[in-house]
Amino acid sequence: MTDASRSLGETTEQTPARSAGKTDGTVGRTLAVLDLVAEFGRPVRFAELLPKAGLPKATLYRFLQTLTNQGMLAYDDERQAYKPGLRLVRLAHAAWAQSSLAPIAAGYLDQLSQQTGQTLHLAQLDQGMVLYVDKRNAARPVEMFSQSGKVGPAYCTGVGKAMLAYLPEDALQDALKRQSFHRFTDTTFTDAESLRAELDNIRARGFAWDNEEHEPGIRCIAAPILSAQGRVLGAISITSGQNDSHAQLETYAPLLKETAEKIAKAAMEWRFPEQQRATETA
Amino acid sequence: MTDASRSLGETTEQTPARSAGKTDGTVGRTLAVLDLVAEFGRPVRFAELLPKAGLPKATLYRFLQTLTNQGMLAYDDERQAYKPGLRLVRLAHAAWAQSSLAPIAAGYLDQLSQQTGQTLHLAQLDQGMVLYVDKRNAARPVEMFSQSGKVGPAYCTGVGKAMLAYLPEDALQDALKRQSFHRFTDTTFTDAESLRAELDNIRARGFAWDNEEHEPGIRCIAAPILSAQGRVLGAISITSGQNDSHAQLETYAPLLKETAEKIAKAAMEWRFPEQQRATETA
DNA sequence: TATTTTAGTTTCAAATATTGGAACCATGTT
DNA sequence: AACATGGTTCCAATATTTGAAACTAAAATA
Repeated sequence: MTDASRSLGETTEQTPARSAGKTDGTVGRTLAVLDLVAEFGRPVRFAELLPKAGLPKATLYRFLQTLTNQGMLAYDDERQAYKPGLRLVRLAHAAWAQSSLAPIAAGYLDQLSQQTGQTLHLAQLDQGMVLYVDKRNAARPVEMFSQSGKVGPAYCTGVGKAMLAYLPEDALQDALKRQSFHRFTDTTFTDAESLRAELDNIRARGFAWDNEEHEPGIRCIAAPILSAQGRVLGAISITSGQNDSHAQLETYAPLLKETAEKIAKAAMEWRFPEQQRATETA
Repeated sequence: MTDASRSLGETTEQTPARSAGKTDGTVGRTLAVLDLVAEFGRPVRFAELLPKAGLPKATLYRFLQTLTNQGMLAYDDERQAYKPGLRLVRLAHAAWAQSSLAPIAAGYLDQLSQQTGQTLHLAQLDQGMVLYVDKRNAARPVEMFSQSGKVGPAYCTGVGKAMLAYLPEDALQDALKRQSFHRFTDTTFTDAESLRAELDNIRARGFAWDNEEHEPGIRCIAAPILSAQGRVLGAISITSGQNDSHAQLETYAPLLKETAEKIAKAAMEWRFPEQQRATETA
């Protein structure tokens, strides 16, 4: 455990540096298959995985077998296909509760939700991608997991750019390398150079815009959540309904930044939690 | 892939039969460590894990290393402790969306929530435990992940007993073996014998009661979600506020059963989903 | 400050699990 | 009936895992 990186309250969240190249033996190779299955977003058949996995038939077969035995995958008999298993849901509960900003930020998001009535997102950086860890909807009660856990591109979302803007140079380089720079709309930044210029603007302004760069008609403002030492912990955003103007969104900027700072402060104070919830049920 | 078991639309969700005894080699042993860390519910230090893991020092050390490299765990520098990593949240998103009943049941839960105004739970069976996959709160907007992904005992919860009651004998035996039968309250069933009698009653009645068996003051009624072939897919429950009487809850029974049947029907029809969501963001 | 303990990390040869080409089986197709 | 295609099993070669023990770092004690 040499070098460090991102995450909640100065946490060493993995070393993405070595994730390229290093396979971590059998375990790493098996988990890569798990990712592969998850990426499909639907049950996948053996034959579909085989070319993408880059593994010999017998090896892929054994890995899928193992993962299924372990409940990390589930096998759908009817479709004869593999899909991510429920064990992951159980494990993720613990991850979300302990390694994400969501539990800390929840109260502040509620507050901001009431104040603005707009759609809110809380995100963190994971492997150069934006990982949404919580959300408040404009209208009705929150859709759950369907949002939390979702990933998106960093280079063309408000929260993504807000976080990239405050990354130290080495981490930024690593993150930039992982961006696909696919052109979603005609305002999308499509190369590292122009994105870097944008990041300068973001730092100057203290918050980021998403100017329909990912989806037409979708704009938002986003602010980074920074630790006392300036480390990037995450970001929050306010997304406009179709009708809200750019100017309208801009009026939220102070409130947004203020909320981000409150969350940052709360995250820093989150020392020695001690509390151990009982298994409440029904 | 010989024998089959539980889950959504006749899915083979893992083979718990062999999970005892079988280790699935390095991968299985490593994932066991992941579970161990997750179970703690807080960041854990190496030394705390060592006795519980039952592995040689060097081996445990390497496993933790690998898991951290892989983002399945995160290492907290300050506390010098391991906790579940964000990669799990990403993976679980896929699992929840594809392998749980939640997306299918969501609409029906919303409806039931409106009709009753009560707290609702949607659960599935995983490794003999109750895994909550969705929830509707009585009052305010849903707390997210904090509920979904949570696990609880099967033998003393409404949803748990509702599911156990409809398990085929072999699966039931396996599940019973996994119950701790800890006495939470004085109505808790504390052995397999009396629980089996209770399960008979549940089958006769078509739904289950939780009569403060897990937590004092908490009662609920629960109905199983059964496939056309009678396989247990999951269960839903309505939990009473403190003030609601037993009789009051009972009036919901028909509605509850009806909803469970609707969900079952929807789950069975859920063939060839095709739909592939874009990476909506903000 | 010196000494001991505890906690965590690295080494290395032996033991073992992993590997993957190839054979095989089952199902569906022409 | 012959032939694909998709999936499963075998097995010897080999790379990986294994864990006792040595080691280092940091903390507790003297």
